[in-house]
Amino acid sequence: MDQSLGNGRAMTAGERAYQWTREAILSGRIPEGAFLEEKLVCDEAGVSRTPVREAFHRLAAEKFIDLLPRRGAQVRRVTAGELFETYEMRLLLELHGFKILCDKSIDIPAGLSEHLDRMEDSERVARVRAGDRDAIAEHAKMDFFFHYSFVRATGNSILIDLYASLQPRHQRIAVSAVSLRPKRLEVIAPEHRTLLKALTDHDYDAAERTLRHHLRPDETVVSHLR
Amino acid sequence: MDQSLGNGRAMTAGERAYQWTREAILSGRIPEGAFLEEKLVCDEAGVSRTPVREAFHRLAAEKFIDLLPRRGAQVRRVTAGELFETYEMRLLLELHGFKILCDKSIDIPAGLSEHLDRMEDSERVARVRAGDRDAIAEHAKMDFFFHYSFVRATGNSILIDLYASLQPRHQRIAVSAVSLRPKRLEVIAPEHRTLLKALTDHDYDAAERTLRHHLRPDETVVSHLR
DNA sequence: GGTATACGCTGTGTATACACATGGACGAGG
DNA sequence: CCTCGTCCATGTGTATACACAGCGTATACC
Repeated sequence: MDQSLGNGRAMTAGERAYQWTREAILSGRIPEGAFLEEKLVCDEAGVSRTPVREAFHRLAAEKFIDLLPRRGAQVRRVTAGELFETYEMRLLLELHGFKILCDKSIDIPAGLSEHLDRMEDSERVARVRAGDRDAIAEHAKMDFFFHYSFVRATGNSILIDLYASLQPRHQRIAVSAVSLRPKRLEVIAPEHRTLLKALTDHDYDAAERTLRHHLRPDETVVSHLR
Repeated sequence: MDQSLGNGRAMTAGERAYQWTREAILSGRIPEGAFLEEKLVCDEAGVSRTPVREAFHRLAAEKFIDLLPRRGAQVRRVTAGELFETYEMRLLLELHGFKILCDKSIDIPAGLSEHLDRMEDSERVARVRAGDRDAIAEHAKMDFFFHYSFVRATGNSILIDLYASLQPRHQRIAVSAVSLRPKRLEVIAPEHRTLLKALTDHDYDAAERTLRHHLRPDETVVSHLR
């Protein structure tokens, strides 16, 4: 998911501004509700205001930020209502993807087991449990990547786009969930393994059962967002 | 400076550029595959290049156009593959919406019957059958509005956003379908009526049956896009 | 006559200057 | 002491100038 930033030559200034801002939001360096000032991004990304403004409009279309006329760009918050809606849509889209994978007996992309290994790496887990902001954000990104991998394997480009558009919201929810209840980590890991096994075996019913249990809003997180 | 559109609301230059371009694409005035030149939009919308470029980035994020580096903005085409995917996703999202409406016994918004009356207005239908480009585009927009109305009634804002993002693709498919097979009009109208009745009665099974029949790719359109 | 190279035109990529709305600070009046 | 109005700083909205890449065309050389 992380693009190589070393390829700065081929990247336009607008793209750099977009990547920097997106990353700053996903990583939580810029908190929810904060106003993103153009000049800050200009300085940090080393470009002028024009490409930054283009990036902002793109990010607004992707629901990372809200563009308030004459006020600026505000990083979106996730409300309790959106939390339920996000889980509902993830469930709908992922289960549809699972159905395609199982019905067509599509092979699961290689390397997902190793991806889970990395997610469960003891040093990484320790940092997450200690409340390390970057580690938590990274964990949330890896979580999304895992689920997104199944969706991508379906080959349905629109399904893939729709699922990808849920990432901004997923990120904040996952960060909140892991921050507030680090014990969730112990539950997430084996569920991911079960899911991977079920889909590798093209066992839709098992995958559905696991996912319905996996994508269940945590009451602690819900009440925190209210 | 602050020019207002018909509704009297103040609109920024960027918004005007966005609206003009979006409308030009949806109406088919700018055909698929054509390159959108910034200067054209500048002149037509009466703004400078800066807001036009912002509008282009937004439209690209919404899949109306592709931004090719150093080449410009190209109006997206719909491939045969995307046609199937679009129907598949519309079916998935709409049926989910129907389930919500029926399970929660949500009232269908008023005025949809009158909306269908306008769609079936004999003068309008005659223009569509005669191949009038504007009338065909308008018909496609009204068709989308009808389906979108049910989705909006669910109140799930993410579902609503996801469905809305399908409009650019739906528009092109619907325009192709009606252009190539105007006889479809006679089938569409009663199916819409049946759908409206089923949902008004909160009869999910009837609604699902109708929609599965309604959202069936037309072989003529498919082969035309290949 | 065909091909390759150079030149110029068109249009995008970026920076920057200026216009102006918004929000807060500060002071005057009640 | 509170309230309201004015002023100013900050930051967005827009226009425009300039840089430069891509493509077509024309010309020169083979």
